[in-house]
Amino acid sequence: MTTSHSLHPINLSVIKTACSNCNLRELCLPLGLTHEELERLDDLISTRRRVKRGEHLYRSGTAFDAIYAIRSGFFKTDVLLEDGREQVTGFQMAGELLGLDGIGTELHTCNAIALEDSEICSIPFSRLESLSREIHTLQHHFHKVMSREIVRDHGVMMLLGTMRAEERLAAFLLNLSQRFTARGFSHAEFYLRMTREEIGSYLGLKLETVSRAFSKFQEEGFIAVQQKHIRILDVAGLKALMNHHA
Amino acid sequence: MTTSHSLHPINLSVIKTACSNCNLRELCLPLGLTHEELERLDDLISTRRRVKRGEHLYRSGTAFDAIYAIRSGFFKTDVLLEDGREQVTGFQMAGELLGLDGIGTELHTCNAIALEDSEICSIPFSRLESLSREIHTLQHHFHKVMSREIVRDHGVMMLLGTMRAEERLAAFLLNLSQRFTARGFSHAEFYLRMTREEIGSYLGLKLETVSRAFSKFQEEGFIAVQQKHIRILDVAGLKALMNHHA
DNA sequence: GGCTTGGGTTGATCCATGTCAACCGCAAAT
DNA sequence: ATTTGCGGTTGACATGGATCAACCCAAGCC
Repeated sequence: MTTSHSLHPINLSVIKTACSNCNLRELCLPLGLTHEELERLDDLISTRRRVKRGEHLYRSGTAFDAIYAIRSGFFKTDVLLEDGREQVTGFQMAGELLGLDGIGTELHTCNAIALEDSEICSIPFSRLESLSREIHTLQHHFHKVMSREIVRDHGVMMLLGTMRAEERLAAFLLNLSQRFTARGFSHAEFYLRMTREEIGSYLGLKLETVSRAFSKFQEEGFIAVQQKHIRILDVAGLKALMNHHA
Repeated sequence: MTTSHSLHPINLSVIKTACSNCNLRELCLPLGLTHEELERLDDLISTRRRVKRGEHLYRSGTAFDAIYAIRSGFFKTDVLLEDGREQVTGFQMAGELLGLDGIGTELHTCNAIALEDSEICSIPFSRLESLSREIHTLQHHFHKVMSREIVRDHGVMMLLGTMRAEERLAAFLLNLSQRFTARGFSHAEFYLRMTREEIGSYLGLKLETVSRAFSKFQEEGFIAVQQKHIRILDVAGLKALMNHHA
């Protein structure tokens, strides 16, 4: 089932997978390519695939041979330790890439699971490498995407290493808000696709702590929260909360 | 090869900066290149630079235009938040690359500081991109390095998000030990280049907690520690400590 | 309708780690 | 040789978040 916030109204007529007519172009790989280059990229990204809510896009330990661009929907990635501990390493939305972690070992190193019915474009990695040997801007853009992923991870490390529970949650909400905004949605109102437990796992907190922090934010008038429905009432307040560290 | 020798009065013998005769080859970028390809890489990596203990190799916010390979020595990278909080995001040793975080924004996003007198090779990034458009294996290897950096960061996120203090320190020691081993040093005995505070910052702990964990490990016979000198006595013990989570 | 189930909230209590403080010891500076 | 200072260790105490437990609510199913 699709929520009212689904990025694309489902297009029944055209199912040709083409970057050239994808409205996520600006957020995804094809950024900055010429028309002709775009067409070559289209050839590469031939497969589009649906992943239903709860299904794996890929599993840790399986062979890596493609990266994936999210066309619509919402994913989480997680890592499992031998002793059963699990951590969510990220939440990904339309226009973002999945699978970069598999390049190094040629095996996926995490699980990617759809949090709502989603659609992805499959990008065979060796062909992406070939093409980016020919198209300089594609190559450069791909490097930037990988680098930004590293920077994002450093941000999470910072969050996990130095912030307290409420700061972490505030940072999380502001980040989501900003990413929704970049996709043309309201920055102030959205539905969370993940459970409290998944948020907690990502933020290094227990679900009860996440729940309490949500309640606290509501009491203090920063947000209105009802289950998965969030309205941000005071962005400045949330930001302030992050900076004025005890 | 245009290395200025005036800056290196100590080295009387000619030390040509060349990947082709660098004994770190197997750990660094040139992995898997043919002899001829290696020579082309040599041309690219023309500058070698010394960075004294305590000096910055680069600073957050400054322009990015090269990545750096550590030839010898030891570095830390850290990120500063506006409110003064700081976190060490990594420790790097010989053969490892620094600066990948700068590609995305064309600005460095962290500080890289030498923890001992070090020597680095400067690799102009745009030239690396050019060359990797021509040398497939170089391109692929570079992508692997970036990907592994992402995976490494996920490991740290896991550590920060799910492990308790002693588990974190055990993981840290085992990781160091393994990296020293890969460089031909003893896996069991080494000097820490960083302070307790830096370790703590990296592991999301206070220096006192790090110190106590070291003492505890010593009491239990897992290690012998005297200031910065570490001897690992029971690798299995440390590993067990990480898995048998409460 | 009532039952079941998974997610969410809230309260009471516990404990790992942070905080504050004293002290030690080595090495550089004088 | 003495002083100074930084890094490290250790102890006493405080606290944020985990844990355990009860309960609520909405959705799906009989």
